[in-house]
Amino acid sequence: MRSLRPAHRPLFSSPSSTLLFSAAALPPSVPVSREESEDSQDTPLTTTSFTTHGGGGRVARCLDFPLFDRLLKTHHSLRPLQQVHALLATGGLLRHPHLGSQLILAYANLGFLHCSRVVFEEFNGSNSLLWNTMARVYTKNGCSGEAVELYSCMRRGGIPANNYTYPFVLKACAFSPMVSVGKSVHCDVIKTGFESDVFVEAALVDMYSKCGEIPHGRKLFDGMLERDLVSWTAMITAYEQSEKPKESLLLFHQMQEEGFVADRVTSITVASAVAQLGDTRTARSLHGFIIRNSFLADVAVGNAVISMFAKCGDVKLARLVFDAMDERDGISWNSMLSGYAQNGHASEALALFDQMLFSGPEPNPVTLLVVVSACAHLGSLHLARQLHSFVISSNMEVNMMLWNAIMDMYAKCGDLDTAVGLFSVGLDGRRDVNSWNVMISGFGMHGRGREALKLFQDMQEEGVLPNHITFTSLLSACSHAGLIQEGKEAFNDMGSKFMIAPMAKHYVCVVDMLGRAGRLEEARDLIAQMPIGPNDAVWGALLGACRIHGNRELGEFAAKRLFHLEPGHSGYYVLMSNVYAASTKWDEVGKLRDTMKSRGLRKPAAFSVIEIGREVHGFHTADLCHPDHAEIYRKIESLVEEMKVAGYEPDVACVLHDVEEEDKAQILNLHSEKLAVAYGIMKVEAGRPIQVTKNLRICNDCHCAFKFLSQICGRRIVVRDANRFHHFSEGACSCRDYW
DNA sequence: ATAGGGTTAG
Repeated sequence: MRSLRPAHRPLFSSPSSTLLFSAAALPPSVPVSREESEDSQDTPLTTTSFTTHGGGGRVARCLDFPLFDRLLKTHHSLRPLQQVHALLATGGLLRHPHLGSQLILAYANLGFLHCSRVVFEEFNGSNSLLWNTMARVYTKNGCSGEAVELYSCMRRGGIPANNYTYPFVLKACAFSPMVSVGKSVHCDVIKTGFESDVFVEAALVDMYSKCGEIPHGRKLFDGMLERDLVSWTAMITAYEQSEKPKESLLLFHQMQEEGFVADRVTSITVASAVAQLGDTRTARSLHGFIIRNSFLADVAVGNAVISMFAKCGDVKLARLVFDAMDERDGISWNSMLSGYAQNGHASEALALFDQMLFSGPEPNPVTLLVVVSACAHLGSLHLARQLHSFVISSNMEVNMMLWNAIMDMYAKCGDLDTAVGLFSVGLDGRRDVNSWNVMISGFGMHGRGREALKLFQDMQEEGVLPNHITFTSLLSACSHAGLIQEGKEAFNDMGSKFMIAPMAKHYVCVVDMLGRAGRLEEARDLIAQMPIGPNDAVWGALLGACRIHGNRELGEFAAKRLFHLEPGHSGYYVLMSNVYAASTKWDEVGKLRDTMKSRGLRKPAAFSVIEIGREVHGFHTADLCHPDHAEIYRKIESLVEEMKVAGYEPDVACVLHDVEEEDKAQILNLHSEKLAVAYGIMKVEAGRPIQVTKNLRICNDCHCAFKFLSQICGRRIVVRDANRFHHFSEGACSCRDYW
């Protein structure tokens, strides 16, 4: 416990000449005589010393209360403030609680809490104002422990706590959080009779909620005789923060029924609740309310609305709000950027980031985190390197999260070596679980399952405890590499050794792993044994396996459940129609196509991207938009002829339409990934690898063709598809045709 | 002379 007696060492080593007479910031009218201050040269500047020395009185006649009040209310830097402090002390005016409190606040505003504390101790009175101010300062600066300690000193010293004291202390308990302290403060509140003060009650409700005891807070809230907007908002926020958006909105409506009108703060909280709910209609109606009350002029409200729309999937509206803002801060930009990223609009995010660099605020680590993950999604290695060097040159403080995101970005943009390099260096030599997770999943998506397993072992040897994400990455790595036995062991260890209950996503990986390996019955049985009910992704994994192995019956079994669980997900219809097409059930293919049409669903268009230098070239199937398309098509034809000589045969089974065989071969040649790779062969410097990113799964025929091409052209071809990377080299693929 | 509720991120 820190002593509350006056500090033995004064704040200033020599209170006389140096400080008082270099007082450039003091108004010229302030008369201070040299003799006055030299009187006190050898005496520490404490309240006691100046009450015994008569000299202070003469100064006090000149330096009166209103002057200091004004002086303290103007913004100072530390030096002038110290001079004001010295003058106050010499004048004995520090004993005036109001001025003491102002001085404490002034120091705190400059971030010099220890100076605030010195003032407080110099004062050393029993006036609650000073104690309250000190507690307020601690709380505001996140020093909850000190605030609570001060409060307990207050109690022991018999200083009466009042209706102002409790909110400060309770806020400190809420911040840290300290329930047991909070509860004892609650007892004091009752003992001292402040339990029906609206301010104190709101603080109590907030404290309990932030300590995770929402029912307790709710009980208090329900028992309140008088509630105001703040207490309602505290309770609404409690539900919002604990991810119970429905309860939050219910309370919001009840509040409105009782005649309260939400203000800006309430709107922000409610917007966040709506964002969690993800319902566009509710979002629009709240937006209307906010507009009617002209709250959008407030940047924070605008920011909350942007992220609300973004989380409801309505990026266009989010952008509209963003564009309409008079004033934007860093959060506005970050919210919009992450809105794009969350909704898969990676290139929009990157374009907006460009604009931010040009005309917006300085990007911070959160900005980069969002942009880096957008780049990872996009798969542009060129951009990845630009972003990385931006981070390095900007001197921003790189945290572990951003560091991990950068490694992930490199892995997803095809440069696993750089990711490994970063990982082995670590961020100031440090790594966390997620660093390991990123690398395990990185190796996994590049088909290097053994190395993923090795990392998993290393991680345990270093004493890093794996989490559920680790196992998702590891199981998916096993699945991609066909390491069935190892995958099954990992899945078993997860529950028994690491006490992590398998979640749906883990089952998805294992079903995928078994299914890919052709063990369809085993996969089906695993689903049947799931303690948690199977979700759509689990059935989707099974259906995907049925597509690979042409199992129509089991496919229908899975599809039936999928169409029921996720009737609006086009991918599942496409998968099932692939199964039908493979067994030439063209009438069934047609029926599924009609179902999709009637539900307004469309198969996402295939799209492949290749970067050449700073240029990005995108291709759709049979694309005629590219300026060089004629040349590209001629190139493909000549390449196909060369490949045929080497033994390539078009895999017409990949064409999922019922057309003539000759046409099928034509269609195959126009696949987006072939266009992109052919263009790469034309334009990328000889010997350099060709890297293509496709939004869907690579097709079988293209996969086969690229193996031949890598041989014929003597260069590496890297394709990132929707699932993983394929590295083609010398006639073989890194996936060893297991994908 | 002093107070309670707030937005972005894996």
